[in-house]
Amino acid sequence: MRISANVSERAMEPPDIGISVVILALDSPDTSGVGVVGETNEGQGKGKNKSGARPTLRIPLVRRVREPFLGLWALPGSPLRQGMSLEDAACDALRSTTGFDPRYLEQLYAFGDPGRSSSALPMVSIAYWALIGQEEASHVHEAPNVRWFPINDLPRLAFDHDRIIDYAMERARERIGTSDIATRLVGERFTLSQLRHVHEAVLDRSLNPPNFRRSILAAGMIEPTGEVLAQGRHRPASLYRYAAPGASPSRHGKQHA
Amino acid sequence: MRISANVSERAMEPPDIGISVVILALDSPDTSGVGVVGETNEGQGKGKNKSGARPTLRIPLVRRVREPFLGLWALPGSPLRQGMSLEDAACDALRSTTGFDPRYLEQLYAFGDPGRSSSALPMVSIAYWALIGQEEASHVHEAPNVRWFPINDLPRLAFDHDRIIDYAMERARERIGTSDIATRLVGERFTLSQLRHVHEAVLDRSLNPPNFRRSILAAGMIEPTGEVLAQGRHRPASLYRYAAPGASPSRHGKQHA
DNA sequence: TCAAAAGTGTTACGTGTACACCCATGG
DNA sequence: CCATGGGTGTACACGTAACACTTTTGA
Repeated sequence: MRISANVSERAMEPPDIGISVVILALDSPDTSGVGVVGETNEGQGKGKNKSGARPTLRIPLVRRVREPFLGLWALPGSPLRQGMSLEDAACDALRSTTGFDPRYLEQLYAFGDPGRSSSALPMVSIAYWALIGQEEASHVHEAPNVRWFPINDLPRLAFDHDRIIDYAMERARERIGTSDIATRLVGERFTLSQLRHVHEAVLDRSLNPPNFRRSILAAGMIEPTGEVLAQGRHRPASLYRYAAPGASPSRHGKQHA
Repeated sequence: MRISANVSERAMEPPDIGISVVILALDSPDTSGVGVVGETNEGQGKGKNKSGARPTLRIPLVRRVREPFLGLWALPGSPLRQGMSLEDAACDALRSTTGFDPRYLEQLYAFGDPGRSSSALPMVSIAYWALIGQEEASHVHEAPNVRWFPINDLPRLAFDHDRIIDYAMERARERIGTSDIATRLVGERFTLSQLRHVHEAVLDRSLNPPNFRRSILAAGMIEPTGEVLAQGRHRPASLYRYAAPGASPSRHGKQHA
């Protein structure tokens, strides 16, 4: 907050400042079935890991076309210009990389060690993380020098971007228990299984289906649409939607009778 | 992370960037052993509020000597110059305001809305919060244009610094359950009552003494020194110290026998 | 009729909280 | 002796995890 500095004399240039964004989206294993990128169908252990159709998280990276770290992959970014808010710059980077607007956007951390980039150029980078909806994500056509990678199989990254991604995943795991970020990743309507698969993808562990059902319904953030979705040779699942906060009529215990 | 920007052409000046620090310290009611200050024993409801000598948190503010917000109080700050890490700049601001080094320092958030300062100068401010030990804090002699305020009785603040302080307190309340920040505020050796008073000051509520004792000891972060401290006409209290992580011999359940 | 996922019910367990009670000390 | 805070024991509420069990569908 610069208590005493003369702006007119720029004897000491301030460091350059930019935005980096960790963008997360689900790959779409079953929606609109067709053009799913990377159909390796890894693992498929039948009983233990009962993630029958657990989607995986993917993240878009940009190949660097100049030094430093030429040729390596980096987080999408944008310089910060006057008159832009930090969120504006993060959205810019997101749109120019993916073509979409974020369903969720939150600041992560400001990275500023002078030695973090191998070159000498001083740089402060303010990192954000963002979520893209599944519908949008299913329509990505990869631009040159942009590629979507599964979160568990990343290439070598420029700068300290691997650290930033780790931090973003940590934050996502913190948030998914109390926020509605899972509903930002799936579509507007979803079964509890689909929602659970999202939680499992973020947490990278299996969840007990009955307990997940109870806890997620008790949170009161979602409500049934009345529709059902038949997905296989088993009982069809009810569809749910995100319930706008404060507008849920079916709460438990607050209404007097 | 500025993917494509020509540093040599500075057609668009990047915004100015600075550091703000929320510095917290305990006022020292009883250190230097003898005369326990503030023996008012307020309330003295026998069982209810037994916060006999709860210390209060204090924060140093700097009076602004120029526009905008001339005359109001603001967080200590520092511009960020080349070659400095963000932590360096935060420490600089802390030292130049208080004369001490921090016992704890953590980044809070980067504030960057262009309209947040009432003037038009664009500014990104990276906020930190820091803790000062009780011994150091007891030796402060207030510098001109610097004053320590109790956290619950702050003056009108410049910029959005009230928001930043709220955010710092929120973060402190999050951390005090899992981190050792309470031991950074008190001296090297302390009784469980003193440590509990710190927790109560941060959380702004009373804690049950027996339960606090059990939970804090179960966490394994502190260990008894073997000494006791007589503080009044009652049973003396054991003194404890911070236990270096991994070096605590008296854990429960991990050693085989 | 059978496999598989949807959905319900119940129990076990750890954690936090409240509170009764004993201990040690100075006045 | 007694008020006061240090320190121990214990019971209860509550949220989470685990798992047995029923329901509903397609093959």
